[in-house]
Amino acid sequence: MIQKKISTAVIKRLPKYYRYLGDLLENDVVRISSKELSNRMGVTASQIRQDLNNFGGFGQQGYGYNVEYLYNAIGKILGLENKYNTIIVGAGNLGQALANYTNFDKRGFEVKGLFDVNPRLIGITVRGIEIKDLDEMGNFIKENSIDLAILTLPKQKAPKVANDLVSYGIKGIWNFAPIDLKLSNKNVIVENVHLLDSLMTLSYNIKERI
Amino acid sequence: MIQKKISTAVIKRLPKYYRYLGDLLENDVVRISSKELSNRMGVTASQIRQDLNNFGGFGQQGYGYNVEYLYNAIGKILGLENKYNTIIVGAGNLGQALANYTNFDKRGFEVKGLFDVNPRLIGITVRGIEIKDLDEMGNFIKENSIDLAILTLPKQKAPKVANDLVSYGIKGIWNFAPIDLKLSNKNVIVENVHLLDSLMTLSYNIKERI
DNA sequence: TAGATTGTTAATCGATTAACAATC
DNA sequence: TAGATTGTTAATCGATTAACAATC
Repeated sequence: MIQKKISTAVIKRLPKYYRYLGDLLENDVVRISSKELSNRMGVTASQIRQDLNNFGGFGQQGYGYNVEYLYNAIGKILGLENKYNTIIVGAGNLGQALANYTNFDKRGFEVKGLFDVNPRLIGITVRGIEIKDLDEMGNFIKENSIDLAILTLPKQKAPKVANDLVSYGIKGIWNFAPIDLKLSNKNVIVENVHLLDSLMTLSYNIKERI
Repeated sequence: MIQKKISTAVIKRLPKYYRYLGDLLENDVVRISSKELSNRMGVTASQIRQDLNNFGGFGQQGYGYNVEYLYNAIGKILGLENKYNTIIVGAGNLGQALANYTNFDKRGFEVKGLFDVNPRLIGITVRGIEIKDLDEMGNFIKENSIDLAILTLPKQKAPKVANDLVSYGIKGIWNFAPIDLKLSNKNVIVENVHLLDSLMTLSYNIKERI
């Protein structure tokens, strides 16, 4: 199948559609037009139709979109029908918080392991998962066919661990360390969550009002 | 002062410049050209110069940019010389993790209070701050001139609490609840961190490889 | 001075919006 | 059938990149 290249702008909007459609579904809304959805989401109807038509025609003239059908279709596009075996590397506050976040499980991201170097943390159990020594990570990844790693480490440690993860055959890294990881293998996908960047954007916008 | 409207694309890149310049500063790099910075950051030199010139001429022909000067200038643009009195609403795992995150303090975001409705959490101390009942939030905000609220609540509770925060005179909300807040007051700035959206983007990009 | 590199204008590229024929 | 709304092409808008004169 020849897949037309989808721009990242479009891809980044997909989870938002998915979220709104999920809410509609919870409220038993059966169908919705791009116009009505555009009102709720605060975007143009034109953009919604353009975005969706990158992936196929999900609607029907004169009717609109079936909410459940579109919700499932976008879920599939986002790869949410897959199960992702996940580990969390760095079991500090943030790592533990993410381990406890049940919303990830619901979408198929199952936390199988937690790793840290801190002897005080090793052996502690978070949500039924024992924190293990980082030394054991390589074997664990191979034995449990881990796909995904969540990196919640200090930035000094992140690059080395990231490259280790690559060599152990991980497919993707969800990175919370405040650094842009440069990986040796371009096939490994990195998604960065720069929390401080987001906070600074907020700071920029309110700075005149303080 | 008539301020030319700065696009959000530019604003969102500022923290990244700030981050890279901070790293250079740590490594005692005194000056840098847009070309060299573009290599490190993986963006075009042209974009760097365009972005910076939205705020003034920080460089010098034939020399480049003084790292420390530019770092401080961007910090100022981002409003990081301000102190922001901050509360965290929702003292679950994520709320507590953020309360413990010292990087925020370093940038002037000082956590003054923690609030929750869960009686099991109320009274517990996190990093020297006692978790208080949500009922006390209104008075606390006024008495401690709180500027900013971090929202780490379930999505069902977020809209009401957000509107309460607005009525108590908060200036900005850093929202971690998976919902787009619609506020009654347009002067209150909301910055959303949709963690699940970010994870789904990652999922999209690795889905073919699983 | 000569070389380097900025600030800034102009050109290009891509993303968003508008419009409308097709069709349910 | 008539009205509604899609899918899609065309027009517009804005952001990025290229180019280069100015100047350190």
